[in-house]
Amino acid sequence: MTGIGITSNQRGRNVAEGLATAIHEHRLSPGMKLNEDEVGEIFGVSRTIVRSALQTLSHAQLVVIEPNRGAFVARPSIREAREVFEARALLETRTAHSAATRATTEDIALLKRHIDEEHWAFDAGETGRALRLSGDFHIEIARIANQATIAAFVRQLVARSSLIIALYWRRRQATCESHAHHALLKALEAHEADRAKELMTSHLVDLLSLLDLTEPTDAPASLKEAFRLP
Amino acid sequence: MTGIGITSNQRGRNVAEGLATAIHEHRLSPGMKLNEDEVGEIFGVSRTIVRSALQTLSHAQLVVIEPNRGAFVARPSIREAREVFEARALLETRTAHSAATRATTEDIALLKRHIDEEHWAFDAGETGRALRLSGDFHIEIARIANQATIAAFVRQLVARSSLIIALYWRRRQATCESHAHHALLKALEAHEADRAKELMTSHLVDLLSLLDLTEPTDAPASLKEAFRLP
DNA sequence: GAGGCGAAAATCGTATACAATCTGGGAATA
DNA sequence: TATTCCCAGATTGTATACGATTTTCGCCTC
Repeated sequence: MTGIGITSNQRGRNVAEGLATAIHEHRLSPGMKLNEDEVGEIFGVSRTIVRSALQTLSHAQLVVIEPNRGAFVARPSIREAREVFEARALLETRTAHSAATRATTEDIALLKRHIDEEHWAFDAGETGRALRLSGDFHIEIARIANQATIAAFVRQLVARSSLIIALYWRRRQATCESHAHHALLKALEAHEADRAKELMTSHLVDLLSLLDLTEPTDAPASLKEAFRLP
Repeated sequence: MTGIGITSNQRGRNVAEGLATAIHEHRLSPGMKLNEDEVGEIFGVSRTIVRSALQTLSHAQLVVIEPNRGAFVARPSIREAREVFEARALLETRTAHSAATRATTEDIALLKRHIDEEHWAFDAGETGRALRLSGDFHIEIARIANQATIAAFVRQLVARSSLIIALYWRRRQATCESHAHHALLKALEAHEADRAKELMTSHLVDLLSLLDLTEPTDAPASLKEAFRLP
């Protein structure tokens, strides 16, 4: 469920989702060049489709397209990083509040499974997948809140957060994530809307505070190895 | 300043802006078919560019692309209408608050000119242009708030509001707009952040309450006459 | 060895050709 | 007359060709 905006173009959408998932799982790093021919070869489509996918990703701000130079995985600035988390705090306090009042037992069960899966992935050392799942947890809450418009924004912000984390996350303590998520789940389950709201705020503030917002240094790896091709 | 997301594609961007402005000014109505060849002929570009522009607009949710059927100006549902205004209330209370604390005298002067222009357009019977300008007022406030991320969302929501108004606005009393804007301006000028916040909220609630949220009936007109071609 | 120059290679931007799909209307049938 | 079927025309989906621009890299000069 690596949600990207609506593309009629089914094949383009597939390529966009493939690239987006790779970004979420940190197999593609910020700044990496996305060569049109190369991407086309990997997904078995022509450049027409690739361009459509890259345009989609650029609208989601996961990719930056430089005229006549090509597409690159975005490298959010420090400023952008703060803004994204501020916007998330604004939107997700709302989704958390609303989700707490609306969550059904099925919703809660789903979220529980989600957290478990996140835990397994983390314990199995699949940090990329764990990271993506932890983002999906937030997206799931937005979905439960039943506000498609806000949910779409949250999806985009979560996706961008993944890039921000790739760039600025230096300490290694990913466990705190799932503790916060667990607390949030409890509040949702008990329909304690105000508590959910506050837990969400502090969770996001926490995340931001754990970032090392100084100039990043980065050496983009190769595109092909992100998709395990020779 | 009919802002649309970043397309590297300069020509595609121009077409997207042209179409978006036409939508904002209600020259293109919800549901209207946007034939690729026809749009291409109007703007003097090939279908490649048109498709890129349509994709851009579909990401902004101004256009809906139905696979193998083509692109249509979006027809937001009643549900969507409420959601858009709710999201606007959430985001724009923030931008209003922030803008009130940050607005410089130049910002205020700019906003004043904006309101004046809106008035002139309205008095001159150019309701389309007046409508677009009144949306731009909100976008300008978001810009002053100096939060690019939130501002981008507001831009998108304002654009969608224009479609919602086209579909659901039936009573004719567009003057209230500029009164509310004037009051808002005063609060911004006096740096009364909380007051600006509340004025913005009530302004948006007002707007929503003036809509006739019942099933719309609409007969899309022709594409060419929107651009005054024979 | 550093720096500048220029041609070749790589890559992107756009138009266009052709295939796939949809649409509308008329003929055949009940 | 109403309904179904089918085909021609229109329209979108995708690949590819070609021009424009950028990048690379060998070569020359200092």
